[in-house]
Amino acid sequence: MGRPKAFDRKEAVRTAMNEIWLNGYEASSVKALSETLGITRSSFYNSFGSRENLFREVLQTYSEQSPDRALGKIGKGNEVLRAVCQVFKTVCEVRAGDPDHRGCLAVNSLTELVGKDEGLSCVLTEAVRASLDRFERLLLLAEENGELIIENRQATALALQNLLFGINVTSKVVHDSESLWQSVKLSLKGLGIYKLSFDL
Amino acid sequence: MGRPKAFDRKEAVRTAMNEIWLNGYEASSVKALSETLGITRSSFYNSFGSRENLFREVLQTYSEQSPDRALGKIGKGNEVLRAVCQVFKTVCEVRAGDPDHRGCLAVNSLTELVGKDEGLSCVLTEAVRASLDRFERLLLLAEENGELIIENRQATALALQNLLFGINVTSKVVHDSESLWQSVKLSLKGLGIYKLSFDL
DNA sequence: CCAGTTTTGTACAATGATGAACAAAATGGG
DNA sequence: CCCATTTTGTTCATCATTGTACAAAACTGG
Repeated sequence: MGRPKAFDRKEAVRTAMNEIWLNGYEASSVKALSETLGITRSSFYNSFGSRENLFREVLQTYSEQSPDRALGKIGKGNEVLRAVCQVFKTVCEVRAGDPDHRGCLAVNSLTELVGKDEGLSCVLTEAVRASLDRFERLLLLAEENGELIIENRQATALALQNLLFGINVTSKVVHDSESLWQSVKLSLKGLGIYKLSFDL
Repeated sequence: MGRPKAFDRKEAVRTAMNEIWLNGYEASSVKALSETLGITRSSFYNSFGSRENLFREVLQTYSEQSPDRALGKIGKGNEVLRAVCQVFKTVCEVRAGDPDHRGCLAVNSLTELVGKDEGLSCVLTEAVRASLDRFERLLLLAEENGELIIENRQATALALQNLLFGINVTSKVVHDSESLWQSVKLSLKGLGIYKLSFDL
């Protein structure tokens, strides 16, 4: 009942995601976003309530398609470490392969917004915590599998997070996938995560 | 001769740096910067020519006071690896100790501007290249000193750059200096840079 | 103390942005 | 076929921002 929307909401969120990914959050005004979406500001406010609200949806959508989402799908049955390394390699490839060198939307948003926007800082911080927890969980899983022994699991998880952030920044400037991966492989090797037998 | 400026240029650049560091480049309008500096936009344009121009000066000033500037001062006489590790530790401390959690101005600018602003992308990219070269030089120096043996110097330099970027992003969310340093120490150890004898 | 030089203050016109308010349009259930 | 509901289009007043242009002010060397 009522008049139906003249646009597809999910697609709109994806479009908005790309706009914000490319230009940044603050640079993406309601006016600009509305124009890109081909709707009026009126419809924008009606559909999304506010720009911040839309951005929360965008982050959700992003997390479902980011190259590190695969970390969440590694289960007990797998060779955990190999799978983790494969994800890191994929991140290198995806970031280097992006013709616009946009890096990671989450990292970009983190550096842009944390400390400036009250509400969004919160969401982004929580996302990082979740990622850290995920790394810790994976390390624990690998330990249980007898794949490695670790002295300080929390510190190792943080080191992996540093590495992931690092690639995502570096890839804005270093566009060669192989160089990126070689350096990441060294770091993973050093942490005991990458094994020569993986041959990635 | 002529009317003297009513403000100190160097101090103005430092003030602008802090404003941009806190709020980001695009969010720091000429109007806002002028107001912070306590001068009119007229004086702003007269003194700095353009916002972009000022930003270049800001980056210069920043590079002279950033915690990793110390990497440039490590010479032949030193224990290179120990000095490098000390710099990383200092970065952890400085970033975690910043009450505003601003992270690194260069990293923030990198994620904000690379790919968006033609001219500034260039400056920032060059700065990263310079940092990479510096890491490579330091590794070579350490090798010559017999402090370590490396299979792939370029990849190791890139790994160090990843790590440095990583800390600067992570520190926006993780504010505990000790946690940061523990994770960084692990990474440095893995790369063969940190030795237990350093006891940092 | 004057003339020349440089900085400052004010004004301008154009554009972008905001969020709300209200009218118009489009649909489906009754 | 009409009414209730929801989306969409238009308008509003206000404020930010830009770069330039020109006049006023301040200083200094001669």
